[in-house]
Amino acid sequence: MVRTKSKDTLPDVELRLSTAQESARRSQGAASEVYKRLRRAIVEGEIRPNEPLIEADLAQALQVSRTPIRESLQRLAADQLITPRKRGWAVREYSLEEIRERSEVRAALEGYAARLAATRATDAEIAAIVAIQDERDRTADLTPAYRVEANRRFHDAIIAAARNTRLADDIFRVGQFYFNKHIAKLTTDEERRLNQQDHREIINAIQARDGRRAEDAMRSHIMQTFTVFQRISGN
Amino acid sequence: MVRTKSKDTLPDVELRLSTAQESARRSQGAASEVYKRLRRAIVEGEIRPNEPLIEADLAQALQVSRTPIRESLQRLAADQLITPRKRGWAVREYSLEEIRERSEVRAALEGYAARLAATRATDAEIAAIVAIQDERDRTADLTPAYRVEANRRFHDAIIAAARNTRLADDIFRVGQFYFNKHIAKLTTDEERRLNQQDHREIINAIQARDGRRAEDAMRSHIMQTFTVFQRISGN
DNA sequence: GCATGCAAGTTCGCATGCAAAGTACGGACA
DNA sequence: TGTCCGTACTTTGCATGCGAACTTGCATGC
Repeated sequence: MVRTKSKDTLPDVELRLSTAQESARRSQGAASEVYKRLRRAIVEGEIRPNEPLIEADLAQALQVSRTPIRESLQRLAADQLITPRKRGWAVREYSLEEIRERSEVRAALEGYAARLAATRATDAEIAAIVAIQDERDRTADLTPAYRVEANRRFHDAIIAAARNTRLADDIFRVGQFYFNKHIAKLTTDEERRLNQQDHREIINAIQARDGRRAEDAMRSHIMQTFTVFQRISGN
Repeated sequence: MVRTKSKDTLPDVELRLSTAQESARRSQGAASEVYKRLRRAIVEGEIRPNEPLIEADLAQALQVSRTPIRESLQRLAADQLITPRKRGWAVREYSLEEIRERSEVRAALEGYAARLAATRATDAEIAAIVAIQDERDRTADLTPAYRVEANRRFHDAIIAAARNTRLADDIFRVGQFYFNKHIAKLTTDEERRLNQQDHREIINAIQARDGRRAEDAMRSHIMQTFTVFQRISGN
């Protein structure tokens, strides 16, 4: 009997992968495609937390055998996106406490990246960062999706300027769960204003080549983002 | 034809795994055992960098089929211990540049851990950290293995006091390649003296509950360790 | 002597079979 | 009615088969 849940309509949208993850895998083949799809489905919330992942069902839905499914589940577990059950795997649920921990890790890593960027960025890279933020401020179309994208580009530009691919990969790993469009929809005007102000402070510090100030600004920006989470989940 | 390299004599010593990694996997079964053995063989240098890993050979050597071997290779790739070739996998080689990048990541993470420890550690935890270092200073038997162990315990105690399991896991991930007994053998007396001095400075800052100073001290300690690497590989 | 192309051998990616471990359900008994 | 237990079913872990992709090495021509 064929089981059809929502799984057989998984979207096949392209996923951004960190460079190391991309290069650490054969980037083509059935297993890789399965991995991208499952990852997308989990990150987007299509597969609910604690929902068990049945190998045979996924194989059926994605029209491959269980072997590439199993390989993908291994990768997802390494990404901490799924967690082992006595039997099989389930989508991982993140407690507020865990999000706090991850926020601290991100503050440590991305703060350090901002510090490095302040000393290592070329003038062109700084100009690019400023341009991204300027465009964000100029844009009228502030849909959640656009805000997520603009935010991501801002952070990515700083991380790139830090010139440390391992650091960039680890930031991607820990940060991949945050600020998606679902969250973006729930922010208040005041929070957005604070957010933009934070970005400007980071930019100012980098322009001044002040590593310590850039690091502090990035850290408090990230921990500020956590308080938004806290508000949203705490209501 | 059966190929017998050194692989069929892989040691089956217990491996310390980070909590998340341990819990992220079924901890029993053939695949898990294979993973531990291969990991050990790579970290210990039994399998040389760039040496290709042939699924069938490993299966033969470890007396399992290719399936658990393939699963283990996936995990090792996630750990960044092996890297994909056009065909198959090979043990990863670390350039000095990559070690520098990893050192920076470790400085960011473990520095932050030291900062958190300075504010969060209980008096008992601080006493434990001090006790570890006192014992190290008192011990006459300074074999490389002992020094590695004492160093690890010192760092672990601080990380534990930071009370952030995710941070601890990420530090383990990035730091697992450093300061093993091969490296410990190559350090100079002066480097060891500096090392112990660094540890004392970190302790002092934590005792003073000075997060910023603890963070700075830990960072410079870790980057100092990198310069030792540089010296060793640069000769 | 060197390059080029072809063929044989190697190794992998994926599919599938099977046994064992786990799970749920229904019936019997308190 | 509630609990305990056995049985049938589900789902996994591991083994293995097969076709395809890549590599290697030799032969042939320039």
